[in-house]
Amino acid sequence: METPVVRRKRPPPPRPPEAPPTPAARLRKTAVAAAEEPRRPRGRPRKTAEEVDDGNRRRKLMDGAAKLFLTKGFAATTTRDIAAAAGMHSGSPFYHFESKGALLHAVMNEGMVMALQSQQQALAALPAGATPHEQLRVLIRHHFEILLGPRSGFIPVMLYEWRSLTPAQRKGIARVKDAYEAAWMPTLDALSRQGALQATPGVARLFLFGALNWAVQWFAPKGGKSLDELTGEALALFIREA
Amino acid sequence: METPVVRRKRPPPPRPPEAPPTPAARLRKTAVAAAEEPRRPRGRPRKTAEEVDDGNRRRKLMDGAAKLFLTKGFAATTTRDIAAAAGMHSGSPFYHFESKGALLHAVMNEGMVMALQSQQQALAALPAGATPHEQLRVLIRHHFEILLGPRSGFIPVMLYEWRSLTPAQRKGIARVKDAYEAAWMPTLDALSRQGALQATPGVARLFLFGALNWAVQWFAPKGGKSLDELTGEALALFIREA
DNA sequence: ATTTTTACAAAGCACTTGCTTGCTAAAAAT
DNA sequence: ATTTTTAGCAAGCAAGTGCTTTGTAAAAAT
Repeated sequence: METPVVRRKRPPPPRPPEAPPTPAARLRKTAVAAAEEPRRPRGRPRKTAEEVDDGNRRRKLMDGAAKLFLTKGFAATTTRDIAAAAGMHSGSPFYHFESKGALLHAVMNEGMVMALQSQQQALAALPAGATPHEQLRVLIRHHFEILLGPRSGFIPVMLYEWRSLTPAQRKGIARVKDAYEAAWMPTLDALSRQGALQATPGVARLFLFGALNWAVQWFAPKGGKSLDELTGEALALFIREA
Repeated sequence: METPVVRRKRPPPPRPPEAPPTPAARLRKTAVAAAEEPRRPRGRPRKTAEEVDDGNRRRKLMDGAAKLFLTKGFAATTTRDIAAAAGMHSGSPFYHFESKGALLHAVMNEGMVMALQSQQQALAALPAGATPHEQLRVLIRHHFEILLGPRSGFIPVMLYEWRSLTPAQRKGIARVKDAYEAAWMPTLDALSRQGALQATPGVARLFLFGALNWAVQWFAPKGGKSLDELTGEALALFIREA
């Protein structure tokens, strides 16, 4: 009788303690004695960390993860969910990211760096003699674009998953976040001096960010207001006309 | 040779399908054919669902859970954490609550009901001829008390764990939440009519709640401002003097 | 005194979780 | 042609998860 060879009992794999052959394992040894390679290897040279799989599957993982983190939360999102969203199998994301937490950090960091860049571009595009009122309009409008626009998703994750970061990760992202928020202060200071903003600028910024950020909870792009209208209402509410 | 009897193979427990003897199981059968008991029992009569362990360990579980949900998030909080916070063992919370999700719902519901009650008391304590401006001051001050005061913890959980509720749970709490928010509308409408609020009242309420709620992220009671000062700054920022 | 309920403790079960391991096939350098 | 890296699959492991089950001592009714 020819047994169909179901082979339920897997042979115990005699794990020999070799050097880690997986490229994923390389991620884990970052900056640990990474300066010793005198001989020139023959084959395909390794890419730098920045160009590894650039704009390819790694990005797809981050996009899917951001969406999942936003809707279900970081802790409630499984790495299997993330893999499935990118069309991969359960273990494959760990080739691109060292851990689930590293993926969260990458999402937040990428989002903040992009947001800071586009914010500074928006400010630079302002005419030379722009009033503080006009500066604030640009800042708010840009912030809504980041929060609610079609290219969004990364910043809202940051707002609501700060606690899921390790202290070290927090510190790194806080630097970018502080730069983003600091860019508002000259404008708010100027508005305060001319009496258009009736609160301590520091506290006003906190209230302002709270009000704007909360929009991710209620704003419905379909049928509702446009981002321009929303910007106008926020300005009218917070700022007194000159 | 006397074998040390490690007994790895556990004997399959022949689960006889009896009636559930645990009182916890009773929680699961709520309103399922609960109207048939013609004979009068002898022993201690069961308490109603409302007075079960009132103000005792059940409350301690809710307090500890609220704190944990707030600091770690719902999904990242284990039922063992909750039990330990109440000084119990791992399975004991399930005597008081049907599930972890039911505990979250209880925390939110309790918090919202209490907040709504105290809000209405605060409004009722206003003098008869109070101006809309004075009404808003009371509403904001009370809201800060709920958010940041010593008796807080329940409402912030609600703000950031809405997605962890089932749709049915959401609907129940939304009713109380809507009542809480609706109480602001007459005041905001009046302020809008007299020109002190420069935005559609509905949108103004959303911005306002966002600004106030965000304070749980940054307000530090130690050394910082008092809740009265905070209320004053919020009023100054949003409301134009008559 | 008896019965019944309360409020847990102790132990564990079935399942899920993040992550690892071993492998393969194509791509890209030499 | 050979070598090495890239990108991923297939399978699984150890730890942790929500929750269940059984037992039990005290309290409260009869």
